[in-house]
Order: sequence, then structure tokens, then C-alpha cells
Amino acid sequence: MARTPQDVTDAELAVLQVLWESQTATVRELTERLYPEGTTALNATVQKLLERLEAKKCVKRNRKTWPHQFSAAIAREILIARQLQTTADKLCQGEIHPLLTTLVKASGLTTEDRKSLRGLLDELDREKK
Amino acid sequence: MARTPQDVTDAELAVLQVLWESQTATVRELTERLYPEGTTALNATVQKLLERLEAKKCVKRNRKTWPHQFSAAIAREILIARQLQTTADKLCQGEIHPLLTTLVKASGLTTEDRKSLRGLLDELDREKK
DNA sequence: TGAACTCCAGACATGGCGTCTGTATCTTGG
DNA sequence: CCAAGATACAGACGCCATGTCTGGAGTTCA
Repeated sequence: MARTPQDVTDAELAVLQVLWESQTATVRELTERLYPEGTTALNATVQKLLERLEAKKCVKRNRKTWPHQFSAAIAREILIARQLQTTADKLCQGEIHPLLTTLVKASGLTTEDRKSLRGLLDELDREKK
Repeated sequence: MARTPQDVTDAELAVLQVLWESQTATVRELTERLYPEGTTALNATVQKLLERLEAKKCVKRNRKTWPHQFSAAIAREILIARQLQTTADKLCQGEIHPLLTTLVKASGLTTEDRKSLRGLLDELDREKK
């Protein structure tokens, strides 16, 4: 039972979080944001994380500018969806439905939440007919 | 950015999967099921996994019988819920709603699925009023 | 009592992942 | 055009989670 590497690791995710709200940033900016007290060695760390994220197609790098500008290449929603699918694969043989029912039952949905969910369902009904 | 240990590990989960469908089993039975080709050394591996699962309160062990009988102490739904919460924490600051909308949108829900979901919502409405 | 099985404590090994070092490359002020 | 400072990049290191294994003690039954 070999261990399976993670999709996006914790440190990588932290970088992405900043990029999602900053649109674009340099290594220095990211480092200062993520490690306010850190030494300059952390710059290389962030650089490496960005490099790995780029390889995973999660960030885009603009090499025309100096220093390079980085931005997210994947939406938070996509990551969420991917993560949910992973959970489904591990726990429900890929079935999505059990996740839904679990979420609806277990989480304290407010009346508002339920209303908006219904709206979403109505929308789907209309689309797919 | 320290790495965070996992809730239930892949190998541990594999053990749980078997227990969920077998109700109860011995180490030997589990080993044969999980590693059909394996050597007897794997018995110790499974034993260790069970030991860790027991510490995490995910399996119960009956020490009165010989050999010990193991059974799941946590429902699959609970694990799903926990996993979903973890995802929410990492990607949505703990918010559940985004997960729901993502699931509803991204997954190919059939008309049937949508109907049963509505039923579930109705039920909740009645309960909580 | 002895053979066969099980339990258990501890050690080991692999590899993921966060971090760091050293060097090449680029940019800018003088 | 040169020196100085910043950035990029390749490679390596080290910790620890996790799957696996070893050795010996405990248990059952003929």
C-alpha cells in the first residue's frame, strides 16, 4: 500500500490562497505575505513552491516582466471539485451522491441555505430539462 | 509550514473498508483479504494498522475472544463528513455551502438525484421548521 | 508439554514535502 | 560599461508520516 502524493500540498495551497486574492504577485511579495518574520532564505522556498505549482498547472508565470509575475491558473472551485472527487473515490467508489446527502444532513444548513440550494436545483432542471 | 498528519491513512482506510462490509473479522482474515498474495509478515502490518485505528477510535477490538475480533467503530458517513469538513477548512475557511454548490454544479446529477435531494431538503424543513 | 498460532513493542525504510545553499542570470545606478 | 544588488534556478538536505518487518512473549489445544 504505497502512499499517494497529494494533489496540492499545504504549503502550496497557502501560496495559492494569496494569489487568489491578489490576482498577481512576485516571489518577494508572496514571501513577505506568507512568512512575515522570515529570513530571505524563504524566498527560495516560495520559489520552489511556485515552481512545483507551475508544473502542476496551478499557477501561471509571466517571464516577460522582471521580477516574474505569478498568478493563479486554477480556480478555487476547481480545486474544491477535485478534492471532493478524491474523497468520493476513497470513500464511495467515486459516487458523488453520498457526499451530497452527508453534507445536507450533517451540516447545519440554515433556511437560507436550503432555499438557495433549491434555486440551484431549479436552475439545473431548466437547463437539462 | 509543518505537515499535518492525516486523519485516517490510506492503508488504514483499506482495513476499514473491509470491516464495514464484514461487520467483524480477525487479523488473519483481514490480511488474507487485503494482501491475497502476501507473506505472513503482513499480519503484523495489519495488526499495527488496527492498533492505530483503535487508538483513533475507529475500530473496536473484542479481547474476550481468541483470536481477537475487530469491528468498525465509526460509520462511513462520519468519516465522509469529517473529510468534507477538512476540505472546507482548507479551501473555504470552514464554510460548507461552497462545497454544496460545487457538488451540485459539477457532478452530473440525474433528474432522480435532484428529486431525492429535494426530498431531503423538505424533510429538513419539516424538522427544523 | 510442545507445536502452532496470535499478540505486541519496537525498530526500520521509503518517500513526500518543506526548507536551504550555492551559483548563474538579469537589472539598474553611476 | 561596470559594479552592486536583486532574482531565478538547480540541486541537495532533513524531518517525519506511514507502511512494513523482526523478535519475543502470551494463548490454545492435542
